[in-house]
Amino acid sequence: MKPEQIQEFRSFNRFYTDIVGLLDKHILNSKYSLIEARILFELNNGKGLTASDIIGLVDIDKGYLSRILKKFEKARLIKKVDSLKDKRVVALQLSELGKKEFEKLDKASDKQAEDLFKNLSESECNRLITKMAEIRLLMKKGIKYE
Amino acid sequence: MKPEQIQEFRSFNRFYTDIVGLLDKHILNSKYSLIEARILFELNNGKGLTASDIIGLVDIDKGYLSRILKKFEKARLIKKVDSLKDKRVVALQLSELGKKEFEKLDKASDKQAEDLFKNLSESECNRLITKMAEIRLLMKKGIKYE
DNA sequence: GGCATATAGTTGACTTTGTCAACTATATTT
DNA sequence: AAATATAGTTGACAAAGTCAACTATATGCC
Repeated sequence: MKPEQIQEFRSFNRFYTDIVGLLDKHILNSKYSLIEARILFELNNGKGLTASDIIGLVDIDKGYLSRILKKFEKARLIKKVDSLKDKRVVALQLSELGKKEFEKLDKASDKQAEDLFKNLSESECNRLITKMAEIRLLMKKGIKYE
Repeated sequence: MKPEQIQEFRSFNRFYTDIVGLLDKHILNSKYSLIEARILFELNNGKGLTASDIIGLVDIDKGYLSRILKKFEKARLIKKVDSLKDKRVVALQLSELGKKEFEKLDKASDKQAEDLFKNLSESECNRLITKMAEIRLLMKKGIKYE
C-alpha cells in the first residue's frame, strides 16, 4: 500500500472512530457501558453462549467478563445454565428482562443511526452502505491470512 | 435510511471498531495510551496549540488533559509557552524529543497499516481507500447540519 | 487407572483511565 | 467596577481494565 493511501486510511480511522465514539458515548448515558452493551448484543445474537464464546467474540479479559456476567445475573438480565456434558461451563441466556433491556439499547442505536443520516438522500444512503459492505469484504480478504 | 441499511451500518461499526481496537491495542504496548498518542499527533499536526484547542479536536475532559500535558512536560515531550496577549493560555509545542517519540508512534502505525493490507493487490488498495474517502465525504455531508 | 497438562470460570489485588466539581487567575461584558 | 465567562489546575473519586492465583473439571498419554 502506498504511503498516501496509508495516510488516508489512518485519517479515516481517526474520523470514523471519533464519530462512533460520540455515538457510543451518547448511547451510554444508559445504564450500560459500551462493553456491556456489546455483550448483551452477543447474548441476544447467539443463544446459549458460554463465557469462552463471548471472549472469542469480543476480546475481553476473562476475569473482567466474569464480573460483568455476575452483575448481569444479579440484575436478572441473564440466566446461567450449567452444561451437562462439561461441568466447568455454563450456557448463558438472556432472560425476558434481559431481552427487553437489549431491545431498548438496540432501538436507541437504530434511532441514532437514523438521525445521523437524516440529511442524506435515499441514493446517498445506498451508496454509503454499499461502500461499507465493500470495505468490509476487502478488509476481510486482507486480513484472512494473518 | 432503511432498516436493513441501519443494520449494515451498525454491523460495519462493530467490525471496524473491533479491527481498529486491535490495532490500537497493539500500538499501545508502547509507553503511550491511545489518547496520549492522539494528543501527540495533534500537537505534531498543529503548531502552538493550546489546551482548549486540543479539547476542540479530541473530546477530552480538561482536567484529564491538564494532567496528561503535565506528564508530557515532565517527560520533556512538550514545552509550554505562556501567551503574551492572554495570560491564561499556554501554547504547546513538541520538543525535539517529543517529535522523535511521535515519529516512532507514527512509523509504527504506518507499518501496522501496511501489514494489515499486505494481501491486497494495488487495485484492491485503490478501491479500498477510494471508498473510505467517499464514505467520509458522505458522512460529513450527513452530519453537517446537526 | 493415574499422572500431566489444558481449559472454564472465579476471585483478589491492583493500575489505568476518565469524571466531576471546586478553585485560581485572567479576560470580557455591561 | 461589578458580574460573567474562559483557560487551566487540582483533589477526590468512580469506572474500566489487567494480571495472576486459584478451584474445578476435562483431556491426552503412558
